[in-house]
Parts: sequence; structure tokens; C-alpha cells
Amino acid sequence: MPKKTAPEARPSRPRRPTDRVAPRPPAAVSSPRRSAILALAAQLFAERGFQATTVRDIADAAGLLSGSLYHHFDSKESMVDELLASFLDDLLARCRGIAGQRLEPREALERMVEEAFDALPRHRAAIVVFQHDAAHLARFERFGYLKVCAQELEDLWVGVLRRGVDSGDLVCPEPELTYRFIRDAVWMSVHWYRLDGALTTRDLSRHYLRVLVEGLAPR
Amino acid sequence: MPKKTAPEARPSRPRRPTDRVAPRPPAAVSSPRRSAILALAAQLFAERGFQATTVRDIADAAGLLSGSLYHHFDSKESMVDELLASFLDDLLARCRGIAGQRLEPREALERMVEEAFDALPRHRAAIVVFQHDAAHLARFERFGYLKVCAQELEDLWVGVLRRGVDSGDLVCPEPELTYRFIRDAVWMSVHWYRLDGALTTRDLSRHYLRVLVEGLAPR
DNA sequence: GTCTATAAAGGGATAGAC
DNA sequence: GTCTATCCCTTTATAGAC
Repeated sequence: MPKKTAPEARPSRPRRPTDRVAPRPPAAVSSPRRSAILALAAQLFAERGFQATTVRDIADAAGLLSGSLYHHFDSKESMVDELLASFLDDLLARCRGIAGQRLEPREALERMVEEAFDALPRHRAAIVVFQHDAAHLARFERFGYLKVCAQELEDLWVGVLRRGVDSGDLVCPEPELTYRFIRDAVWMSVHWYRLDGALTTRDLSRHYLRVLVEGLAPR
Repeated sequence: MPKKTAPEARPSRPRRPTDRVAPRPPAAVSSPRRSAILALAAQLFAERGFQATTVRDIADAAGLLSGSLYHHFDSKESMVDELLASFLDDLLARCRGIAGQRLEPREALERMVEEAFDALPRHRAAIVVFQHDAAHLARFERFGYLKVCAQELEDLWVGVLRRGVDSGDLVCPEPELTYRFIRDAVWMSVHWYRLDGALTTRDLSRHYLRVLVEGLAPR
């Protein structure tokens, strides 16, 4: 995979007219075929990582030749861009909703955790890709929003934790550290949680909240 | 990066005499130069991911041309192999030591968490690479040991948790789930923990143990 | 909307001179 | 132990026929 050309905002080859200037005139902005291809690409990105997935892999999965993909998408980057942006849009909207309701802090904490596990089945591939490839992608201008969104999420979470500390509802010495602790534990479950297993995402959120809120020491 | 040839146990090109049959006669098995190159490679793997790091990147960092790398190492794979194997050897030895001491379960839990944070500065690059690339590498025969080691680690941890439940020292409804919870929260910190920051790894382990053992609800 | 064919560049790895 | 030079393959992406 061409490390220097593929996921770069400014390709090193001479700029061509189609280089992300317009949404590529002939490509329908949205179609069932397009969505299906994106879903397949998302699955492959999640399984192998963005960089290890070639456009030929995607084309194979969709029953096309690689060149035909470019009728639907500008580039491999565009696909991962759409995938991540729509995930973050959805997640942020929901978290803003919860944080904005001014629930009791402990209730808000629970709702935030439940929300994350709830998103697992809907955004499985995007979550995996975000965890695996966001750090790399975020180095390119086009993906700058990844950092912005992550920061807003952190702010929403830390706000909830702080309110809990202020009200005496939660004991949490370092809200930023605690946020990372929760975030990492919760989102990493996407790597091993099986939709077809015995556990529902509700079971998972209940278990994680129990450990998180009650702790491992007997009360 | 040639997806099908690079990290594969059986390259698709015709098998050549040097294909991992012997440790490549002329290459010194260990030398300061070799170690220095491996350290540089490890850093690059951690920063960009194994696949996104080219042998030319590594050679540049070492002040060599790419061809010269092959005097020291068989392949890019061999480098990541050495990196991961030596990390896992060290970590497993220490965890076996702790688990084998038959400490009080709560004490053992604390020692295991401290051990993990302790390994952070020593094995920073390897931990990042393990998290980022192990799933992909483990699909190839050569890296089968990654799964074996991960399983042994899980067994050691779950053993400690189970003993805690049996003795009433810990409340932990699902030891496997709890292990994953702890593992993911602890090891993910490698992505944001800064050695040169205000927090020592000891601070980190204390904070995480507090949340984990005492919980966020006031006692 | 898909295919054929191919461009342009980068990838891992090798051989042999020095 | 490093360099020169290069092989051979894969990659993303394009152009134009159908």
C-alpha cells in the first residue's frame, strides 16, 4: 500500500481535476448499490484494517472489478471518511442529548455507558476502524474532525463526572483519567463482543456499570 | 504494502533458500547495531503501525539503505516477531511469578495491575504494536504464539479473580468479563500516557486500582 | 454501471561490488 | 557492514469501450 499517497490529503502526484474538488459529477450521491458497497468495505476495514484492505478486496467482495468502484467513490479514503463521519455524527448527537438533559450525574453516567454499548451493534465496523485507524488518519487534514469529535466526547463525559463529584454522587479523583478508563474499557469490547453470543449489550453494560460503580471489593 | 506476501507464513512467490529455513548464516545473531535498528523499527511500528511502516522508513531512520537492513534481519516480519516475542516472554514470566506466589487474591490483583503499568515504559512500542497489529499478524502460522500467550495471560488473571471470589475477598460476577474490562482499560493507557508528563506509572496504577476496587459510588 | 487495459508509483527483497 | 542497482509484485487510480 503506497504509504505516502493513499491516505493523504495532498497526494504527492500532480493534482488532477477529480482530486476531491467536486463530488465527482457522474457518481450518484446515494444509491442502494453504493450503500451496499460501503457496508462491505466497512466490514473489510474492520477485519483487516484500513491500510491492509485494498480496493481490489473491496471490489471482489462486491463482485466488481476494482476500476468500477471509482464510479461510486472518489477513493478508498472517501469510503472510510463516510464510515467514520456518520458514526461520529450519530454518537455525538446522542451523547449531547444525554448530557444536555441535566439528569442526576449517576443516572447520566449510566445512560452514557448504555448508549455506548447500544451503539455497538449499529456501528460495529466503524467503532473498530475508529479505534484501529483514527490515530493514523487524523494526521491528514481531511480527517482533522476525528480529533475534534473525540475532544467533544471527552468534554461531555468529563462534564458528567465533574457534576457527580460536585454533588457528592460520585467519588472520582481525576475525572479525565476516569473518563479514559471507562472509554477504553467500554469501546474495546467491540473487539471480542459477539452479537450472536449469549450476552446482550444490555448484559454487558450492566456488568461494566456494576464493576465501575460498586467496585470489586465487597461492600 | 503487498498484503499477500509481506506478513504471510507462506509467501506466494517461489520459495527461496532464505525463506525462514535457517537464521540466515551471515547475520550476527545479536549485535549492538542490530539492537539499535530493532529499537528504531519498533518505534516506527508503534507510530505508524506495522503495515504502514516500510523497510525504507526503517532504513532511513537507521541511516542505511533498505538493502542493508537484510544483513541484520531476514525480513520486516522478523523484526516485529522479535519485538513481540521478547515483550511477551518478559510479561508472562512476571505474571507467572505473581500468580504462582499464592498471595491473597486482592494483593495479587494489585500486583498484576502494577506489573502491567510497570511494563509500560520498558515495552512501550511492543505494547502498542501488540494492540494494533497482533490480531492481523496472528492469522499467520508464524505468529500463532500471540494467541497462545494471550490465552495464558487470561488464565493467570482469571485464576486470581476466581480465587478472590471463592475467598470472599472480591465481588466479581463474571471473572472473564472482568478480566477483559481490566485488561483493556489498563493496556490502552499506553496510547495516551506520557513518560515525561506529571503522572508516574505508579500514580496511574493507584488511580486505576482505586476506581476498580472501590468503585465510583461513595462508600 | 461495469469491464478492459494500463499508467505511475511504491512495496519487500536480492545479488554482488566494495 | 554498507551501497548500487534492480527484480518482481502490488497498489491506487484513470481512460475509454461497451
